[in-house]
Amino acid sequence: MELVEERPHRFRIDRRGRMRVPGVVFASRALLRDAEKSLEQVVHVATLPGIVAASYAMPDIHWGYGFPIGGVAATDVDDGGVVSPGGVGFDISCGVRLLAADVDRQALEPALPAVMDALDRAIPRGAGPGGVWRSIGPRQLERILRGGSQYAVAEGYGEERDLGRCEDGGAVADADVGQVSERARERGLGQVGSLGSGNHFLEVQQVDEVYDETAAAAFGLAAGQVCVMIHCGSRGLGHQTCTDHVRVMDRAMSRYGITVPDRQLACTPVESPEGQAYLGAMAAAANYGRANRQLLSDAARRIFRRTAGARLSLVYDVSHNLAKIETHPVAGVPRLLCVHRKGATRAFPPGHPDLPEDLREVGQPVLIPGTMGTASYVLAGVPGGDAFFSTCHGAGRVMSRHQAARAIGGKELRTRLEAQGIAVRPRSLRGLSEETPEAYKDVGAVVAASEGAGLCRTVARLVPLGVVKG
DNA sequence: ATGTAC
Repeated sequence: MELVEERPHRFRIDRRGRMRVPGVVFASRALLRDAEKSLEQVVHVATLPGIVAASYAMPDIHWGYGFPIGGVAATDVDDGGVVSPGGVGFDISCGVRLLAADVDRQALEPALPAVMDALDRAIPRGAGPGGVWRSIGPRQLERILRGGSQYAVAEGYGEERDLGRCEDGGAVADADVGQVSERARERGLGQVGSLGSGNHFLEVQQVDEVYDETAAAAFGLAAGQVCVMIHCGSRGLGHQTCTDHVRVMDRAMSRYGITVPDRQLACTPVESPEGQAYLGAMAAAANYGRANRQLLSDAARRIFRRTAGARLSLVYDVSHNLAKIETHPVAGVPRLLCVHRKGATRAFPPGHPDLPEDLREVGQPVLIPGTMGTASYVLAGVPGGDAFFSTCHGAGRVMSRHQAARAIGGKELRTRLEAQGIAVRPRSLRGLSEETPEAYKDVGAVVAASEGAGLCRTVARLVPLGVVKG
């Protein structure tokens, strides 16, 4: 793949063949080692009907279903632009939430083992069923699909203030629950308020370093402060929703005269019945993911209050797998776009009207979950707005699960992490070894490249004190 | 990511 370096951390893939727009890759050469397959996916995405500006890739790009993970693609709704479930990913509205405690590490230290033990008991996780709300009925599920975090807060699982600190105020509008299949609902019923597995986690962290005092203060963060980070998604319900709508679009595509270089890019026009059905179902699944994070936050809050006498306030909740209808200038003219962000985080700049007033001056908090046992980051949106105000979402895998499990045993890894002063509460030792830090890219390099590319600025680095894993 | 396969 020929990459033209336009400036540091920005490479261009020139148009050729059926590409409608160029590819733009924000990265360093080092981060792009072994990225050939995912760069080919960037080229595939550039052929989609209605795509505008460029097919973008973030520094944490890696191979995904059809679209690369770490990809951003916007299509023009009024010009036959398409929506594609593969551009969102299977884990619809997977994302991150950060809560800040009113204690620092030293104050928490004596209570930390008890906090970790309580979290170990209270946080449902791992593959399969289990959740904070494990025995709900179909009507309550529909309320979750419509209301997301708003519904969880209304039921007493949170504070009114939380909703202002959630992307979309805690719920994506226009959820169409009728487009969520019976099978997806069945899978979702028993998993409301659960972490899942893989790289999902709940961590107790401390602010290790602050790079931007003004932004950190606005976000309610200071050096030494204890935080809780939650990384999870929409579980089996989101997965099933993606599966269902990929199948529908795969069959419908030819009726719209659409051909794609890879079947996994199945798509139909945003304004087609299939496109609208997917967006309605996607919004519902996204709300399931939002409620999920709200319920887990509430469980963590209760434990911190009871066990450590500490209060947790929400810094922000942001998704990194979602398509949204947004207005952005294209060649200087405002256009209605369907912005797919898959493994990419929205990062509104300072002054953006959709930000809560107390964050408007500094920009949107962007939460980057690190690999277990390494650092996580808090970033902020910046003026400029490249890639439709998007930035990275985390570290990409470099080792398969199998390779990782072969590289280190779960017991050995647990001992190593505990020796580093990180309390570990895994559900399974096999799952733990699959998530060993060596299996991932260096999240610090990803964040540095994102800042170098002008997509965001680094506000703070967080390091884990305790890890709850699936 | 995912009842790690329909």
